[in-house]
Amino acid sequence: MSVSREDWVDAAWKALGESGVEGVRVERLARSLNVTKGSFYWHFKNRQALIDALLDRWFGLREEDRPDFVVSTPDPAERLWKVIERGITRGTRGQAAALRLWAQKNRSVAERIARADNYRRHFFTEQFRALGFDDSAAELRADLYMATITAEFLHSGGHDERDRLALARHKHEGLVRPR
Amino acid sequence: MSVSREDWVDAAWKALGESGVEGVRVERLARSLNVTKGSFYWHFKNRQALIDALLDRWFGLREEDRPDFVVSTPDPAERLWKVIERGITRGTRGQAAALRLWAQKNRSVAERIARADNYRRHFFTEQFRALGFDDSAAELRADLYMATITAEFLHSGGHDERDRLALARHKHEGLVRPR
DNA sequence: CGCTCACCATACGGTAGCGTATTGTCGGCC
DNA sequence: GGCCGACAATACGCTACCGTATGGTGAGCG
Repeated sequence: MSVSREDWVDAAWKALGESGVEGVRVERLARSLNVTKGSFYWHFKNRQALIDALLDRWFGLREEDRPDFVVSTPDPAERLWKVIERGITRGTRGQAAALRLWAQKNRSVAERIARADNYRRHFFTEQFRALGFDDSAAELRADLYMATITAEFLHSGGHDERDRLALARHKHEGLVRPR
Repeated sequence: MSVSREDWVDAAWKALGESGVEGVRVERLARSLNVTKGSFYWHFKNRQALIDALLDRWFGLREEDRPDFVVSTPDPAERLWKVIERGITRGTRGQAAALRLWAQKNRSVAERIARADNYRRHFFTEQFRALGFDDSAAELRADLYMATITAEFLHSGGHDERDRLALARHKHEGLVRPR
């Protein structure tokens, strides 16, 4: 019945996706974990430390940051697809929305997101260039791909995962195919 | 020094964009309005009534719902652009993120968003068809336009309004131009 | 002048949450 | 067996917040 630090972060992650940062409350989490907050303050200095752990988890999720990504996935189009696919199957829509909202208040969160987004846009541009598009076309398509991914990660409901993958695949094909 | 019901909704709207639904607290708003909550409970039954008013405000903002929109803006491409432009200049990014997050917990909010999104997608498809694209191409472009708009409305920072308009215009041109 | 009504302040009881301090439990180890 | 270290429970003071109840104020009007 012992609760680990990771268990706390997991629970907080879930709460983040449901109610945002304002919704991660240590006593609520304690109840959901069937312990008291005595446990929490053993594992964490305070609530802020948990919040920080959530940020770290979020930014550790990016496919394109992994050093072996380009090697293990040699086809540029496939690399693009993998980023979008992982975003869909991972089920982090609530967390994505929470992050965007959070960034509204918190300068440093906004900057981290902006940096990561810029990097991603740059990465996408590279892939489209590798697919044979010239600079200008590659940038436009990278922008559209960015938009697709951002919107997809935030889509609020209606379809199940299979449908969403099919729809995303459709857009992917539309953008990857040369004109 | 009298505070109207609209003043309360305005303040709540701002709070929504900064901290989400969980962040609209009547006593906080009261302090920011330099009154006490005595005023609030005069204008509203309870906190939920304020929350409901926020939802109504959000869904009242859509360009394409206005009955005279098609008449007053005869060019389909211009109609598309107006939707995106209004979204940028209106400065509702925080609220958009808050809504998406909110939908994560609240079924009826999710459904309202889904309905509005579906309608918008349909509207976009119509415009692209009017621009001469066949059904399949119109749908793909409408999807990409949707993604652009969703992502743009949620973009977390970095650029100022002028830059964002220019970037959006660029994507707009890329999607509206026939291949 | 006094009444009404719109609007706001004040005070209250109740819940939820943060963080701290203190004590309890239980497995492993000498 | 006795101790220690990891982890958890309990209790406490403090703040923020919800909703209610009740009293105050000032403008307009007869």
